[in-house]
Amino acid sequence: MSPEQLSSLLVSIVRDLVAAGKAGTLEEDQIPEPAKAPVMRPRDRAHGDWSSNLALRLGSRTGMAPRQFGELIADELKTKPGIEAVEIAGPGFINITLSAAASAQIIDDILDQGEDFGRNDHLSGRRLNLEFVSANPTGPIHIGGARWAAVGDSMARVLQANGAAVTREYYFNDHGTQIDRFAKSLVAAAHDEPAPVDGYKGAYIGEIAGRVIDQAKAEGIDILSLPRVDGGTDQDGNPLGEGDSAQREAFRARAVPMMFDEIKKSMEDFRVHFDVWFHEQSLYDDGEVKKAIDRLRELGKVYDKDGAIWLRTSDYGDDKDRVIIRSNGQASYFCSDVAYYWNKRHRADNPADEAIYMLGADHHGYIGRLRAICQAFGDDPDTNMQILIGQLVNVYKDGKVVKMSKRAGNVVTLEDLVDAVGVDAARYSLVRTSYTQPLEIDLDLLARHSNDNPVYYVQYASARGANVDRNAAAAGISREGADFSLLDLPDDEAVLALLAQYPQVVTKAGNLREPHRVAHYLETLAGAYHTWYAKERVVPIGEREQGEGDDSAKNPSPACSAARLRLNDAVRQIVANGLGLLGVTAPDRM
RNA sequence: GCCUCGGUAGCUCAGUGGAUAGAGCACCGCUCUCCUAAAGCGGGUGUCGUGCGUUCGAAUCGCAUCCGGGGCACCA
Repeated sequence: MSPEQLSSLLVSIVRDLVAAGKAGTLEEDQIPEPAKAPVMRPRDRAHGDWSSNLALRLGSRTGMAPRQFGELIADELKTKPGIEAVEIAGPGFINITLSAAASAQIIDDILDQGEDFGRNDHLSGRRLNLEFVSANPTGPIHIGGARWAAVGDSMARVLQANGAAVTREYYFNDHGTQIDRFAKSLVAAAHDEPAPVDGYKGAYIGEIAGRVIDQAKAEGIDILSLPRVDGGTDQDGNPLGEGDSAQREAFRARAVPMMFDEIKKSMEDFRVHFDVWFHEQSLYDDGEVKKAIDRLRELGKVYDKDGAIWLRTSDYGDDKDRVIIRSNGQASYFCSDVAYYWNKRHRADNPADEAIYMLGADHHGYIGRLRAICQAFGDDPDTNMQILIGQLVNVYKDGKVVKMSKRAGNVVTLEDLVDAVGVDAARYSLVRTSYTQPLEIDLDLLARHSNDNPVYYVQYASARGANVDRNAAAAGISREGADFSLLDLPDDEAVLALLAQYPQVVTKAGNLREPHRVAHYLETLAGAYHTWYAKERVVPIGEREQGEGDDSAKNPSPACSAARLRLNDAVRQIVANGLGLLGVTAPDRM
């Protein structure tokens, strides 16, 4: 019996008590839904297998003492199958002990549902647009971006496990001055000139410039001989505006797609799949900006002042109104945000019910503005938008913080991290802590290929489980005739209780948007499994120790071996399901 | 100044109303003729930053306060 089933049972008992007039002044509409009356695993095993605070919460509503009301519930609960004991403890906890067979029922549930076990449908029908990473295409993905890649992808997996339809989206800022600076920096590097003020200085700039030159040369174009003076035409003969030069445009036109490809490859190699690679420039090319501004004008949310167009964000708690179109006629960055939000909500193929933004702490000042955009369009910022702010990654080397800046060129890249520890360990270490917490990464530790990373502890549970399976097969252990009532040792119960909690973990991780909860759960489960493995055997130890007598832990009967083998199967399934939500593999061997 | 996220064991961190606050690392021991020792077992640590409040019950919720990170452009 699972904690969810116990919750339902308790709530139905309370309903019956109310219907029978035995619950004092408690009204039917005061009874919580089963999902809102969770059954907890007590820390202290003396308090039973599961515990409910229902009587404590409802006691005062009945007009009787919580303990007295609890006794009424307990008397009913005791009559149900699979319930071995019920006690009222402390101020009114209902402590429940299940029979071993009822606890072990979870094994069949897990094995029947396989990789679907733990999935639920409480977000079904909900279309979520999850935007993450969205690093500028002006260089490689650095370690901060790597964190959002790992967390965002796991977030998507967790939300899908809760039934949501998730679109994973990457936003390329390919329209504006960052790209201009990038192109200028490439030209400067190509001519061995110092990087421009506000330009990018990393060694990778020279490397990219070299690739651009080579690519052009392969097409018979000597890119360095193109005019560097402003104006003129680009390599396709289109006229250039003031402030642009043919050579810079040529570098931009070749380097930016290179960066797109590089970023896409980094993400795919990191097992992070994006459904949509969205280009900021397309908002302008496809008229989305105009549509959004027209709509806001209809709604009376924009106005003209000082030659610029402003959005009335101060109507919604922003400190002041924000410029959308500058007085020089150019769109502000904020303008793109406005049009992009509108696009996400109203695109023809897959409009989102909710736009989720994963932003770094350095962007948190946008929260007010983004919510204002949402409200200006008449949407509800609490249901149509969610902004998740993650703290930054601090990289340590030689005991000191490495200050990272793409422009200064001292970045630690996603590739560096993956090269050092591999995709599994990299993803796991980035996703196992809450993203609301700054993350400290010690490069010296990673360089040592250390096994300290808990990912190996969890993965080893998977490999160990597979090995038990192989050995059982070799020993001819059958899964038939399993007697789950023989799973009655303390370590059996500990593992079974954890298995039963997996659905709660998935639900909570989804509701709170906190995938790291899955990692911590897995570490706990792996710990219980390793202990179980050390104490109990699936394959009997053999004749040698027969003399020691009736040691069922080391020398199980066939019915017990079969039951333990199925428990082992169930653990492997849950470890695989959980690691799957984190995008980490569950190996058969290590 | 305003906004925002943090403050839990020596270190890195879990724990968003439950019972005696947990894990890993680090440190000291022990356990492979016994399904893989990437493991298990034992050994000890806390003013949950501080104060007040809410209630049967607070690390968790509210208020105040101290400390730290980050942010406050017609830049992106």
